[in-house]
Amino acid sequence: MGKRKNNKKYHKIIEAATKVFAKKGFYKAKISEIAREAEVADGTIYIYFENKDDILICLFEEQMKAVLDNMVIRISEEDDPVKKLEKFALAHLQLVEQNKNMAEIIQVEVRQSSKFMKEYRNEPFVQYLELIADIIRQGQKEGLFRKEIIPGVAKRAFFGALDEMSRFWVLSSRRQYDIKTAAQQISGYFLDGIKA
Amino acid sequence: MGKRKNNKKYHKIIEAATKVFAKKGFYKAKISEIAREAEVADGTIYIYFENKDDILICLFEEQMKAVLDNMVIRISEEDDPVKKLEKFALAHLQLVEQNKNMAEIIQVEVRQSSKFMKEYRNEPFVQYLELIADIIRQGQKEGLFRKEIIPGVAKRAFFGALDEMSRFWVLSSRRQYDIKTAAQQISGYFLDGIKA
Amino acid sequence: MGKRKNNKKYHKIIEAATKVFAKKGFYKAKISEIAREAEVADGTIYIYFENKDDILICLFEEQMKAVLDNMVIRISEEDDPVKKLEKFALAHLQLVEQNKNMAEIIQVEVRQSSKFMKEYRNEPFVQYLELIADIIRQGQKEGLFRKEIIPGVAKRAFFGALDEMSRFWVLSSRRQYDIKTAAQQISGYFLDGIKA
Amino acid sequence: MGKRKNNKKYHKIIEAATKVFAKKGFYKAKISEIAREAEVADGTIYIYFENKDDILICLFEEQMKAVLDNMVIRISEEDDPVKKLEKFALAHLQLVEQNKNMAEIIQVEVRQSSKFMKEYRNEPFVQYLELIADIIRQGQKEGLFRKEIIPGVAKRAFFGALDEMSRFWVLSSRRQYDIKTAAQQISGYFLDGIKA
DNA sequence: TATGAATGAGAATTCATTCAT
DNA sequence: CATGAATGAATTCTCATTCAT
Repeated sequence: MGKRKNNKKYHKIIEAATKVFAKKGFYKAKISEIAREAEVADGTIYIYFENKDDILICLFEEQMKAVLDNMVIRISEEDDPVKKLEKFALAHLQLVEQNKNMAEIIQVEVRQSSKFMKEYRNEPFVQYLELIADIIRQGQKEGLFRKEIIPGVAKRAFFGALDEMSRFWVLSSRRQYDIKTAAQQISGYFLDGIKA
Repeated sequence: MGKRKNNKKYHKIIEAATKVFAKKGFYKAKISEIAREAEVADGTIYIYFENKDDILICLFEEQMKAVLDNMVIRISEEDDPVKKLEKFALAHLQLVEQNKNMAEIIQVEVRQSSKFMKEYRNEPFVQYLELIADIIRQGQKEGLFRKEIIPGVAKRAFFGALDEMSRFWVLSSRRQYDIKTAAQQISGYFLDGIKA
Repeated sequence: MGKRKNNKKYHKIIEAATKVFAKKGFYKAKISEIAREAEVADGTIYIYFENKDDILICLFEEQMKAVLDNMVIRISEEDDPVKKLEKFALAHLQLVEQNKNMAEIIQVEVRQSSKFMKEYRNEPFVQYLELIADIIRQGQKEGLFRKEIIPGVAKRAFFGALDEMSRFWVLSSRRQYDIKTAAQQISGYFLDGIKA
Repeated sequence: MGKRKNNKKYHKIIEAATKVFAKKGFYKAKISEIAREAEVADGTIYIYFENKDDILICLFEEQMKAVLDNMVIRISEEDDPVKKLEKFALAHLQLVEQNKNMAEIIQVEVRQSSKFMKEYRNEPFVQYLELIADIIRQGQKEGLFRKEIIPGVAKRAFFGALDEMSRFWVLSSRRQYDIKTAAQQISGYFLDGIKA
């Protein structure tokens, strides 16, 4: 199974599934449609994935890992926690913008999926959130953010704010506000709210 | 169809569906399980609802309206927009706490829903969000909040922050922070962030 | 599930399955063919049976119980263990003759099935064999059969002899010897062989 | 195709198939599992065998021929038909003991086989049975066995008795009686039963 | 109204077999 | 000869919905 991840077809299927899940939703998506989209036979999918659920799980792991790595690089370009959070907000919304399909799946299907795969911990997502908590802790250490801010609450508040914004974009398919404006607004009042 | 809404069985089914959708998710929920939970026959459900989708739609309308009315009353008890937002945060998290099933459905299924019922506007939810925007506009009028805050962005940021917090509660089933603490934190830095 | 066994459709399906399993064998038998034969929808089968395996199991239980009851009555008509065994042989071959489908399934599928349902004890079959052992024990008590005969071995030898004979009939579909002749031959030398 | 039978891989596959068919049954056995067991690629099997059915047929031919040859030698060591039958019983049960896998396949799959390969005559098995008939005929000629015994019935009765005994061993995996005891019992009362 | 047995279209999954390498 | 990835036909089983009672 290990070497399969380097396989060209594996990625073709992941890509196809991303497209189809985004368009139809996980349940309405048919294996045969993913197969057609990926230009493979139905049975080929079962060489690379255990079952339909497994496609969704792998798709997350794969894509969230990429998103995570990307974000780690982006925020490491800044030293100042304030700048880091501003960058995070902008980068997050840009990622959503650039990869609507994936964003839509995360928005809709990650939540749904937690229902049918209770056991799935969604580790990359947890790590993604933890990036925010780390920045906040750094800021508190440097005396930039108030000590009484609970990073575990604040990380969710910040992510939730960005996420709700992008959900709006993803689902409404029209963008009323410019990305930079939205990012500045959100990180803006979040920062004002936690600054010392 | 009109008089059906006053029927006892109608509400029994709504209640049963709320429980079952929350536990299994919309797709995994079986009509027969809802029927069993509601103590009616499978066929009876089709007297009160058009189909499975319709149950979910009615459930939203019904329950969100109640949530909405409740919230309108709660925030009308305050005059100060700042107080109103603090109240909103607390009330929202308390509602989630008191009605985990409904909260879980909103968390998961409202998002899903836009997929399988493209036409459904989810009006009550939109109105719920608009409550926040109204408070912000009032605050701006009164000179309490900064003029450059975009209510359409801020309402989502605020709701998203609360929502992400409650998703954590709903899905993790353990509460690490006290409700009041979480509400204060979230409304706290949001308010600091938008204050003039 | 209990009341289902009294249902008309339940028996229609059992009957249809008996016919189809006998004709095609368990694995080659299609649920849809059983459904067609029983004049019900495919789905209806799953109201009365858990799955394909369950049909086979129920079919055994149902039919073997009938065979068992029938045989108990037949041999209770005789007192003499010798006569009982003669009757058993004749009755067994007659039953096979009268119910070729069922006999074929027992011949072929009971064995096969023990593979995919290792856990299945096939209780009625065990009881059927035990009828023979009981007669032998009775004969030994009465001094008619030799003491050194092991009932656990002899019951299998006797049943095996009859069974191999009927397998031949069932599978070859032509009967070279008259039933009574065959029964007499088999019980004949078996009896001579165990007599004191 | 002729030279293939001398090939090392051909026999490796036969052996592997014997093991897998015995464990899983013909239908549940997967070509890929046989291939893995034989340490060859799936496709290699199709160089040596036409298809899955062909593996089973060849396996019979191959193994039954060995069993048959073995048995012919064993019983030719005796002149007396009585001794021959005693030897047959003992040798049969010993063969079963020594080659449980093959015995299990004969038990289960030979019966099955007539279903999925109607055309297949199972010649070696027929010959194996005929060995018994030949001994009986010889005994009748020598005046040792009663004239009215029908060899065609008796051969089945004798084989059936042994077979049912070994089925018990094969499937129950525990041996309650010593082989010699069982063989003596069965040939014992069979012989007493047919003796003049 | 209420019932719940029956329906049957629809989907996921399996696996013998092929064939390009 | 040998390989094993790819195929896709075939089959079981599910479940929303209907309708005779």
